[in-house]
Amino acid sequence: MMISTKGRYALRLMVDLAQNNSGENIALKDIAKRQNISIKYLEQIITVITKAGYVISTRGSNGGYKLAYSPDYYTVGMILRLTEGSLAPVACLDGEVNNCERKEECMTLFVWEKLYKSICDVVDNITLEDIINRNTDNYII
Amino acid sequence: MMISTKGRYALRLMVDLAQNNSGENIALKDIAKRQNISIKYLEQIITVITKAGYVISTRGSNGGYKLAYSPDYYTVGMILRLTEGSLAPVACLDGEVNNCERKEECMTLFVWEKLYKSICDVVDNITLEDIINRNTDNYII
DNA sequence: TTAATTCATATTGATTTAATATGAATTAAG
DNA sequence: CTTAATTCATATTAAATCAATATGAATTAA
Repeated sequence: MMISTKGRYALRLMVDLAQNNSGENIALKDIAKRQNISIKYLEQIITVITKAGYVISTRGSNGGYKLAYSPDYYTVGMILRLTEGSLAPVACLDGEVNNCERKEECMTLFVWEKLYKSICDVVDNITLEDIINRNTDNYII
Repeated sequence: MMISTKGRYALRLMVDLAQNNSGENIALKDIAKRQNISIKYLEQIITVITKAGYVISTRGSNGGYKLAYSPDYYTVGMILRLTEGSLAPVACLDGEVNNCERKEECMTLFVWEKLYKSICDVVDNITLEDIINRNTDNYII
């Protein structure tokens, strides 16, 4: 599979926060319970999200998390890139990591570029708000 | 990465066969040399492709492979599905493998469905012929 | 008979995945 | 001032997957 549990769980986590976006702290324990995901695994995932500034964390009793911005700020792409790393379908496409020598002569590169573009077109055009509003028409098929 | 070397090599292998589609047998050794891929790894890959009937193999001296159909018959999707297995971005989407109980209530499922559809739209609309003709305009962006 | 090829199966080392484990630091409430 | 509830930090692990490599049998043209 292309998207691992990390990315899938991260998205569900963020959707859960968006759905409970009252301004109050949401304990990870509650999210874990609602989403039926291991809390310890969620802790790992939300650490990255917190460090990116996407959520605000409060420690101690009555602590928890809340969104740093409104749900329409976050695209699926932002969340997936953060947790999955690059969304490029092949390593050839993220230049920093891999600098393929065959790039110039490669007959298949444009296929991957087109695929990459189409992936980005989807994930960068769906926001958390679209998801909680079940808005499936935001992107023209 | 979403597409492994197996899928990438398979596509290059098939493109190579399409480019050398003279009716003569092409030895895997030569493809390996041209594409700079381990021949032993290519053997594994082409076994699957041969069994699917996509190429015709001839054993023995002067043996080799050739396309079973003309280059416009093969889509990128056909080749990738064969070698990569499903192209679904998340396991939730191939029903046989995974039958998620949360399907009904899952807020994020439509995101993956949309992504899947967009992936298929790309790979199912590029043929080997498009690739060897460097036809990048076959699919409307 | 030989050399060149495909076909078949097993093995391997490295990496990634999907967690689990342990415990420290922080804070509100009583 | 203590306790309970939380986040934060780091390490470990078992299983799976990836990307090959290894060994050798079967086939066939010359």
